[in-house]
Amino acid sequence: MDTEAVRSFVRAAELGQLQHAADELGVTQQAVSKRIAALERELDVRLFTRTARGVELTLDGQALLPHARDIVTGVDRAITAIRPGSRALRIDVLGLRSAQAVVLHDYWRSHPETDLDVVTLRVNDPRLVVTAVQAGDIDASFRSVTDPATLPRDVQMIHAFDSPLELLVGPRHPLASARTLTPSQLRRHRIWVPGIAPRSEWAEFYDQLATDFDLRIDAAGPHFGDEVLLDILADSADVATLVGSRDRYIWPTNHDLRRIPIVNPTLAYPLFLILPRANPHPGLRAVINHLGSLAPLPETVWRPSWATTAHDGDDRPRSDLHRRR
Amino acid sequence: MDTEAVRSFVRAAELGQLQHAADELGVTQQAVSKRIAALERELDVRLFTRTARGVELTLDGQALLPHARDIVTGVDRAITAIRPGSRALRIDVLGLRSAQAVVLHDYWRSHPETDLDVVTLRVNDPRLVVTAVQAGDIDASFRSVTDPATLPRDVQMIHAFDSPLELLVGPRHPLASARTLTPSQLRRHRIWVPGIAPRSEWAEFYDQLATDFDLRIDAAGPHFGDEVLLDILADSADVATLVGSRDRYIWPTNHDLRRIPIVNPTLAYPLFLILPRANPHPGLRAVINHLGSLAPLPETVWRPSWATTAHDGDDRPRSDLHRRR
DNA sequence: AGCGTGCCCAACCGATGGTTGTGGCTCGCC
DNA sequence: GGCGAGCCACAACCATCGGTTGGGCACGCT
Repeated sequence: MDTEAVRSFVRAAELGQLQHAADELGVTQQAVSKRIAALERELDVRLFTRTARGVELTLDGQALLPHARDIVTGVDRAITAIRPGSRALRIDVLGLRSAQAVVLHDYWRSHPETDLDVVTLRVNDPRLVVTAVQAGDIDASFRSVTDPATLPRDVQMIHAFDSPLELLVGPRHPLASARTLTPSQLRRHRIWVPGIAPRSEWAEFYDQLATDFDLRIDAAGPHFGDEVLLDILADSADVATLVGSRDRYIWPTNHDLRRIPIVNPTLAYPLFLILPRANPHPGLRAVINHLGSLAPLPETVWRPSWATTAHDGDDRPRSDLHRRR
Repeated sequence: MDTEAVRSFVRAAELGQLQHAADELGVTQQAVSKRIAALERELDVRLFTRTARGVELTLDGQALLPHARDIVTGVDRAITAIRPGSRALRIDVLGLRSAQAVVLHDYWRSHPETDLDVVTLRVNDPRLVVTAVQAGDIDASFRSVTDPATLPRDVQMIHAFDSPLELLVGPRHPLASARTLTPSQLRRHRIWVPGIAPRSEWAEFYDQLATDFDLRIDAAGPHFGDEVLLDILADSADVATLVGSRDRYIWPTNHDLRRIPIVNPTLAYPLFLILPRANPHPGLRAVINHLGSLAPLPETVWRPSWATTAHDGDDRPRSDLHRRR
């Protein structure tokens, strides 16, 4: 099926004449006629009844029309999504089921007219991410550069939101029945966080966390998939892991696992947005406003060192960037 | 853009290998390769990075993928909508902004997975509608046959729901400030209902209505469009019209018009569903159940004569067909 | 090094989709 | 009723496309 034929069908149905549709589409009337005929042959139905005044939809044509419109708008959206120059807003996240993606999905549900594409750079090195932002391959990235001195002049990093951590344990774990936990209560329990790339921002985060609260965090070893991790947690009496409280999609509930909030202090994994300093994508402003409207964290919060230094990269106070609409 | 190319792109992205996508689609790997290359040429971007193990999406490919999925599902829906034999549920309504269409739209919004097509037979003669139902061109029709004796044996007509009438007047009309009206209060006011085909069910309805309540209903003359009618109503101090209370879409509010409910008795225009007696479309049952769950009318209701005689065409009581789920 | 795998390129060929030109049909008008 | 206008379909022609087969290159594995 040729989408130009579908487009011709839609316009012909709306205008009532192949001739007008042809004029509008910049082809001859005969071309439109052949396109329609090809559609009719492919679908094995008659789409129009030909009259002296033009064409009129048959029942099958009426049934097809809304779907044809869907196809045409889908094609248009696809083109705008990747058109070089003025393409749709494109934001990089670490994973499609991460807290960042959930927040973006929330944003898109409240602004469904936005042409927003969520992608994942398949690289771990933050410098490559910064390069991608500089080059305009992506409009923004939910990543962190732990050393702000490495940021080039034309790229800024602003605080997006914090993701509070929760403990995820199976039913046989000694902490399974707690309603909340403090970090010191985790001491001497084995916490296993697989799939952390060495020297990544997450490795740095867990390193500081283990040091500050004297915890046993095992962040080495490969990650064999969420399902494997969940199976191990569900069976084990002494292994726990940490997950972001917004990562709703990651952890299906069919393993009888417990999510236990950690408080006093709340452990906040800070998420930043890396974006070009000059001429950011026009749609980005609304996303940043949405980030500012997220529920704030309670008073007592622990953050890693790089979240406490200034990162906003401009002279305006943070409340300006995060202002509510 | 060729939708088969889009489909190939989606499958290749999901499977990670052109070869597998080609096997699945029943073409050679080279064909898929050329399809992808054609897409890339048309969109002027690279969609995959070719590796030794297969292919991997680029950023542009990632951005395109969800839109490509939309296109593919749109095409599939379009095909199922008109595939002879097992096509989507197809229901005929009088107009796309009529109460029937509104009710169907409500149904579809609560069951968005239903493949439902709303069409309009461009005929006035109810016998042609019955023929279309018999032939299977449509699965059901929201029309009425005022004389049930004319229904063939293999077609039935069941009561769908009632549409209460409201008076629509401009601000200068003497009844404009009434909260509600009774039919007798309409006596001697001029009621203009344009666009009623002679001897149609609507003509019959207004005829009975005028006789039973001694009203002045002018149902003759052509209809020059809703906008013209609204303009006339807004300016006139003595012309009113009747509209169905569910016909929300028809009457935009920018003319400062008043909708006044009519009560004691409520004037109910009854809507029926004409459908084949044997082997109706499987999706039709759920629609009928939805009709039964609509808010019922108050006690005192006036209906035309044909709504009071039995039309259901089977021996079951009406409450069975209209049972709530 | 040899092999398997997976992709691209080249050559070929029938089908497709565009064009121009023409004909048939219906409708409105004189 | 004849006639022109408007609109769509058909025919002929041609460039392009989209499929096939065959071959080659790059990469990873043993």
